[in-house]
Amino acid sequence: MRISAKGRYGLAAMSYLAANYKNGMAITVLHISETMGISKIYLEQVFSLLKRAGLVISIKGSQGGYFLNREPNSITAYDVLTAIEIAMVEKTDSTVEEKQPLLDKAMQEIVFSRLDDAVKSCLEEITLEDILNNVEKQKEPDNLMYFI
Amino acid sequence: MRISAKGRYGLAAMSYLAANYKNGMAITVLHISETMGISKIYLEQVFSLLKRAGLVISIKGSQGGYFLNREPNSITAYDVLTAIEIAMVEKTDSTVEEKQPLLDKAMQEIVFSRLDDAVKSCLEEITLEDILNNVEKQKEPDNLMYFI
DNA sequence: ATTATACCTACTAAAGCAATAGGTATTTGA
DNA sequence: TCAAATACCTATTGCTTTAGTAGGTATAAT
Repeated sequence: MRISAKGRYGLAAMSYLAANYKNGMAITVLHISETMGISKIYLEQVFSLLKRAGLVISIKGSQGGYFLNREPNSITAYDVLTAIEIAMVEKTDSTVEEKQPLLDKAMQEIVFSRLDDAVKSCLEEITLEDILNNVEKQKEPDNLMYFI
Repeated sequence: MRISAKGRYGLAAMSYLAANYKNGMAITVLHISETMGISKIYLEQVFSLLKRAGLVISIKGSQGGYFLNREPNSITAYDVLTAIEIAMVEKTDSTVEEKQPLLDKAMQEIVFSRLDDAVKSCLEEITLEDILNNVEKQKEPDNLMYFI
């Protein structure tokens, strides 16, 4: 059970767009790929998914690029990751289903559905803004830690 | 992000052992593989992992087999799945880490650590007994649904 | 001694993931 | 109007993981 590189790249790229949300400039894939050290061509594919999900807006042509379609505090980690991964907790079609349908159904209901819900509600409570805030917090050397 | 077939097989097999926990008989891999419709040789590998994790006890030789090492209500879905999958929320080593260490750290702390915790606490609350109870519930056609 | 089992290591095939390649379409600006 | 910069598209390659197979050895019961 893992978050793919694509998922990480997507989150990182969206965070970067979020950090530049206010100045209203379009950010290019090339720029992000260089800043992050990610392959440009691969990152393009990630943006294709983000766009399809309506999370970003694109401008073609010279001086074009991407920006967020919504405010950073209204885009969640769940939004980003579901745009990129096929599903959060994915089904493998199990052989068990055929011979032990009751058990298979029980596992689905008691384990996998609940897991799916837990993952969803966890990730839905995390916004791009939360990520940025943490980055800023790390930048301050004179933070609350001093008082402990 | 998916639960592998191995994970499902493991949960199903452990549930089967749980269902036969009281009669104290050793259950063979062959028996489970036939009951569930799973490849025997593959299921053996699953049991190897379950044994390594101390979740089952084995008896070699003729009339041998497996049984649970603890009571069904004290073995959780988390126990079983972590015994089989490498980790619940697995890290991919990201390129982002090198060029954007603060962002990478923020993502880890704000997203992935929390996700890991959420998955863990969800699965830790589910026992084999819970799964069996649901199977039994499905068997009763005269259940509480009638009163709704 | 035979049979039934756990247990072990190596191998194969298929699927999914990460990354690359080589374009076309569109917009800006010189 | 042309060149540059960009998004956007499809196909391909190589790698890693997963699912499943093969062929054994060790051990215990009958």
